[in-house]
Amino acid sequence: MAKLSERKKKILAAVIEEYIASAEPVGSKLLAEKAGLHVSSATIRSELSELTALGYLEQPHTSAGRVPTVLGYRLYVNELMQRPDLSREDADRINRSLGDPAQGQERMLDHAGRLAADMTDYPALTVCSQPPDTVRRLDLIYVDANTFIIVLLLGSGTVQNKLVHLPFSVEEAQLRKLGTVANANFCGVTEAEIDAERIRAAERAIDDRMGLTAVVAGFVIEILSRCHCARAAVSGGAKLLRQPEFQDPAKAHSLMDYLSDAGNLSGLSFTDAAGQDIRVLIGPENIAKELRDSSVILAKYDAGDGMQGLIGVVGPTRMDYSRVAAKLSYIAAGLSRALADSAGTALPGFGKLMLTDPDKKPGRP
Amino acid sequence: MAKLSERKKKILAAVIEEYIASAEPVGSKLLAEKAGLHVSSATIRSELSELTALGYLEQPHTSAGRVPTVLGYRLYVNELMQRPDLSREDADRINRSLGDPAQGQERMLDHAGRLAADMTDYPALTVCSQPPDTVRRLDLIYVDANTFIIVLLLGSGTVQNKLVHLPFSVEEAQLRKLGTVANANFCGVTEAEIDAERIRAAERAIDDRMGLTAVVAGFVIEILSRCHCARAAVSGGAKLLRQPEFQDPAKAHSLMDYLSDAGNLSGLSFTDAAGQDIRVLIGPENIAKELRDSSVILAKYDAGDGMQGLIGVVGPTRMDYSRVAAKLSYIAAGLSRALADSAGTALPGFGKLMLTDPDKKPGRP
DNA sequence: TGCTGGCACTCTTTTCTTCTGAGTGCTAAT
DNA sequence: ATTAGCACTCAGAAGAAAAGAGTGCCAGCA
Repeated sequence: MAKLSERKKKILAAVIEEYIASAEPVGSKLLAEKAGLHVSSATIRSELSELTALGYLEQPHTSAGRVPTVLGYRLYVNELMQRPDLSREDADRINRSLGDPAQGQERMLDHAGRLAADMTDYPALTVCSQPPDTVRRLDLIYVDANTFIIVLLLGSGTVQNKLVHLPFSVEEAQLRKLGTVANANFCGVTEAEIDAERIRAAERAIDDRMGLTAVVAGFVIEILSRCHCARAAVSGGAKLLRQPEFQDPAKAHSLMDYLSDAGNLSGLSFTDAAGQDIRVLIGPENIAKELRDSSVILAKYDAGDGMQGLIGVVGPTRMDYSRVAAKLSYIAAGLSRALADSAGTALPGFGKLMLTDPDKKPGRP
Repeated sequence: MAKLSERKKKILAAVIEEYIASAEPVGSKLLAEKAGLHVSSATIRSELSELTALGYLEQPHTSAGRVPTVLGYRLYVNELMQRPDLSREDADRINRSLGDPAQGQERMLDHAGRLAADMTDYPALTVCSQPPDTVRRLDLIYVDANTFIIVLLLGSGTVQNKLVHLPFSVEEAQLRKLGTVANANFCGVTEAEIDAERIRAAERAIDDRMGLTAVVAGFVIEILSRCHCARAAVSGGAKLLRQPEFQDPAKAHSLMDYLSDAGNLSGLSFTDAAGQDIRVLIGPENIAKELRDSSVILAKYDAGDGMQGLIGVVGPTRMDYSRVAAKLSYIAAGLSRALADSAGTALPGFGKLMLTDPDKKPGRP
């Protein structure tokens, strides 16, 4: 790929920025006035025609202005565009919005997604991958003769539980034994390692003839398998309809349908964001055919404990890459920070209580 | 409101059904052929013009066919339409889809919502109100010196938990004491009753100077307050775009935006479904202005323990009321059944295990 | 050699006009 | 009461013409 002259670059950038703003093919005259280089429209015309020959621009039809190609966008994103600084208000808004860490990870992600959608005016998606988890510790709480609770503390620090009703009765002592054995057998191992073999071993160890061990094992397996698949969510899907390229309901429908199935996103987008902090996928660079006419911008965030996730937006290829990238990376950073805070936070719930009764605040002296 | 002749009713019903199917104004000629009464189009024309005068129909313009008014739809829904029986496949599909109760309430609702959206081709909404809940039992699980888990068993049977990290250390014995006191003070009471007074009393009882009691209380309050507000969700929002009345992106956008904010729905729709099993809100009968041009059909379901919820769909006023009502009420019934099952189910997790290893199945002989 | 103004040409978009057809309301006859 | 017939209305389709935006190319100028 031959190096472009400075002027060509400047013109290309101007075309793209203009097109992003107006959604209409850009002509030489407009560029001559706006692009800041003091040459005539004829000169620009010849430059445009060369850029077109090189594949960075194209014409919808002979007598129309130029529109960026995917190659053009790519060059723009890689080399030409400069990330603008966030405005004071935007930065404030993000900080304020992600400021309160006392909400739990899921809510937080949801919140960040909405924020991203609102601030960029594109639908936002959040993906949170989880590495295969293990049980760190398992407790059985006796409720009554027919009922107990299983509580799992996972390696990642989250806690899961389930209330179990039995069609027969169990004694507390028996449950305690079960708990010990289950801890010994099901902790620290991956989902795959909990096989029938292991379960039977545990069963024999406490002479369990009623399948209690299997219940516990079943729950452990269910939880481990649920955790390790990535969770994805989309907010603000309706925002697509604002974009001129989605005025055609059929197009909008197909993309929105695709987005509304969270499963589609969880797998796909994650592998795409290998190295960088922010990743831009333009049009056909997307693997999913539903996204071939759109672009996706993804920012990586850190969810603590080595877990990481993505927050991003989907829009037409004519997307305001620089603005969105700036906002997303700021949001991702904020999210990482907030999640780190919330994981290590001491005395959660404190804030809320003080709110209820600020004067007589309980707590340490 | 004067009683309509049988023939007028038949014609009105025919107009509405035809309009529902075609989305286009219905003319006298078509009716003469299809409506099954053996009269000429001229006769029908005069009937139509009377129905128009009575306010059941209207004309978009002089030389167009007739379109139902809200009044017309209302009469149709109240008196004219007959709920068709579900086709065998549809009934099967619903039963199969809601058959597996081992998923947890939230997933189940979500699942039912998707099902409703898929089967009706309109966006579906689910609302689940919860009566104020109380803690039935509270456990604190000691993990290590700086960490413990709070487990709440609620009156409704759900279990909630939280992992707490402390900036100082606690002994196991101390935690046990705390558990006892917390059980004594925070169980069986509503959120409002857990005030600073009560918390301080508990604190004094175990000489808690580190605010541990407050942490536990904070969590209890958080959970109780979270449970008691209704949860709402929408699935298949994109399906709106298939309806001709939402070809205009602006219209679609405003409604979809409204729907995507779950808060809007939770409050509103619930109060509307007082008596009946199924409730139809046509156009301006909706309170929310965003729904004034649309209709909502709601079916009530029973979530066990006196809790109840709504499942419904949103669509244009030109909605296939009878078909949708039939499906929704079947789904609602199935959902009630499934939720009842899942609450009382014995040995959850069993099925899964057997699937993994059908030969060497563990369990009771 | 690089830039510019000028000009003919192309093609979309807009606007205006005309035409068509579905559907009505009325009337007179059965 | 019902029907056939007929004149009338009006939205939407189809077509023609005009407008406009932008290009490519060329000849002249620094």
